[in-house]
Amino acid sequence: MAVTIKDVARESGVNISTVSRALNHGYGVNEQTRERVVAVAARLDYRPNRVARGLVTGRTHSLALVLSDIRNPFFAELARGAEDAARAGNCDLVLCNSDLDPDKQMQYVRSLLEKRVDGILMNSVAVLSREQQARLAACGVPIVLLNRSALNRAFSTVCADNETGGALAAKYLLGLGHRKIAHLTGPREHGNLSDRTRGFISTLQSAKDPVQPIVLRGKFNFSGGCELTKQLLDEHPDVTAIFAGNDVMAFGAVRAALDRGLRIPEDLSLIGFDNIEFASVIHPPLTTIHQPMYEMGHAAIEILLRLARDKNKQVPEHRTLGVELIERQSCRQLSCINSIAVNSCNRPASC
Amino acid sequence: MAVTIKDVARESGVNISTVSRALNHGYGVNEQTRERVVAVAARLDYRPNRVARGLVTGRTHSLALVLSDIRNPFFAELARGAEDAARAGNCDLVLCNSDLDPDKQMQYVRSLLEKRVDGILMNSVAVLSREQQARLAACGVPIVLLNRSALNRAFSTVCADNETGGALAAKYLLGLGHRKIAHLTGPREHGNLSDRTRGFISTLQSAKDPVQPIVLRGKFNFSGGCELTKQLLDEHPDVTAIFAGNDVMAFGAVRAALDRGLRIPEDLSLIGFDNIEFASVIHPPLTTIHQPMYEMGHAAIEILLRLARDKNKQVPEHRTLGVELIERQSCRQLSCINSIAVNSCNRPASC
DNA sequence: CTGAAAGCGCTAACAG
DNA sequence: CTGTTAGCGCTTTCAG
Repeated sequence: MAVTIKDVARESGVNISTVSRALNHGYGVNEQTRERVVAVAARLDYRPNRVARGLVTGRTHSLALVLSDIRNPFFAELARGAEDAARAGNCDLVLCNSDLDPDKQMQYVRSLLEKRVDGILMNSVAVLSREQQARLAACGVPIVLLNRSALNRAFSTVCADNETGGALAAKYLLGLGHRKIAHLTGPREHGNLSDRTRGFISTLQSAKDPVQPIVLRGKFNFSGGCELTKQLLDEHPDVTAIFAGNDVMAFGAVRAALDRGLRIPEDLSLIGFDNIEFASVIHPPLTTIHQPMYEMGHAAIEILLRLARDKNKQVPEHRTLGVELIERQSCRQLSCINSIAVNSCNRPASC
Repeated sequence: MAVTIKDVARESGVNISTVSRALNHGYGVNEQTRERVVAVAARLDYRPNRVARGLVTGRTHSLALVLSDIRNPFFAELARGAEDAARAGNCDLVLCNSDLDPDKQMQYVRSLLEKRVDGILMNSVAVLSREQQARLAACGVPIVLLNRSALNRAFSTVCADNETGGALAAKYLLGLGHRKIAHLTGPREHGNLSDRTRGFISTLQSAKDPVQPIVLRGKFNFSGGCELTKQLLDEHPDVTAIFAGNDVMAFGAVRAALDRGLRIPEDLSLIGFDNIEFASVIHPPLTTIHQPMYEMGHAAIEILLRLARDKNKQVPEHRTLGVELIERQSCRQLSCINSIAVNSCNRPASC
């Protein structure tokens, strides 16, 4: 059996409450006895039982992270930021993979509530019904969502400035002289993606010489990017640039372009979104919009910690983090005039 | 305040122990009362407090996963397997990023023990001192290690058959006719990597026409792969094939080769290890040894669950999972004779 | 089949 | 400054 506070008390000749005080904060206890208790605790290798402590204090010092799939590098980065912040706040992090399945998601939440976690960071509740969202909001535990939820401002939120990100991509492609532009993205319901789409389209349309992009929607993963690109190249062989809703779709686009014998950026310019690690590793290195994923996870947990601390003032907090264009080598200047000067690709542009 | 078992008892006119029985297993309680209790619990939206339960049962239904960094796709895959297995066993998973820092690692373990997790899955204790390992082994909580620990058979272990993997790589390169072969890997202390190295070298040496590979050691990440490859190309410009200790190093090798104006596989064949997702995405798609990461995480948690169940028979279990060569397009046949037949690369070999 | 009671290990008033 | 006491919410004997 593990050594308990009683053992330490007996061994150091004091009452258990004195041990508790000595080990927890130290005030209201004689310096001599405190030292003695600490020494005995160390000698016995005493490990306070946090479960028992949690039962009386009502705080478990556990936070939860519910996301779709940790294998998505985006979420891995986010998880790391979250875990670091949790650790800094002396909490640990329970990982839950929901696969965006609403039932699985609610099941996780139920289980987490029973475990009495101090707060939950959720990837997305966009897929939840109105009623499920209401239940979440009323569950009594602070929740931070990872994208702006138009439906329910009861939750705190953290998100990247997706709309500005879309706008940055549009400005960049316009600046390079592109006019036949396509955008590959996911379903309309996906809040983050549609914000990007909105910023992208509105910027293209409000240019001095307005451009109407071709928008294709499908699965927002590798194979989706691949398929949509093939479809695009079939229907619109004259496009010169693609804005993919995320980097993984962009990777799919690279693959599709290769399969069709097209070179990037010589024959087709490509810009992604997210700036996941492998964006810089693939060939050609992908120009993309950097989303501060680590910082988002970190910020979300910080909000959660604050919310968990002051159980009373539960005013939701909303934070939007800035994005940034990372210029690599997957886009080229369209007009031949100064292509060599601008195009930073090793290989000369083929025009 | 949350609704407790007392509320349910009062509301259904029975004693709390009856509620407990009715909700937990149901035997030893009248069917009528059971139904009534269940109905009341549902109506009140009663959520049993698992913390209180854990205090009396001694089991928290929490497991922990200590790894170096979740952002490494290898560990993300592993974590997913672990989480799925934990969920299937009705446990949840606490995520800890140790960065392979021994102190951080021990700090995590200490914290997890205080939280009374039912078991710990650890990435590696290779970096721990003898004394730290001994303390771990005696901590009273089941621990499964993710690679074979030569030092201490007190732990259960799960690992891939790294040695066979190295041998597969060697056979493959020999079969393609390579003779000037290099191997890039990490420090000798890294158990997994050195097993791969051993299998690789011994197979090369025991060929009918023995080959002595050039072995370079350095950081086992992207930049390490990059730097080692540059060094290699400087010192041995005549190498025709590289076996990288892991895929991320192989990616670094790709980058270095490109920087030197070499094409893969035309000028240099490359084989990796791990088969992380992006191995199939980069250009050229990387031939590599598949390590069943998801299954390893899954298997490790299954062992942990079993160990947590029978607190008495704590006999450690060791499982080695098979690896497999995934042939893609980063290696080519050396002799010109049948290069087109064997080399599956889109582009014809340049000889 | 059900209730009463003890207690898991700890914290936090409240006395002294 | 220290000890006594009353729980936190639940499970689990032990009686009835």
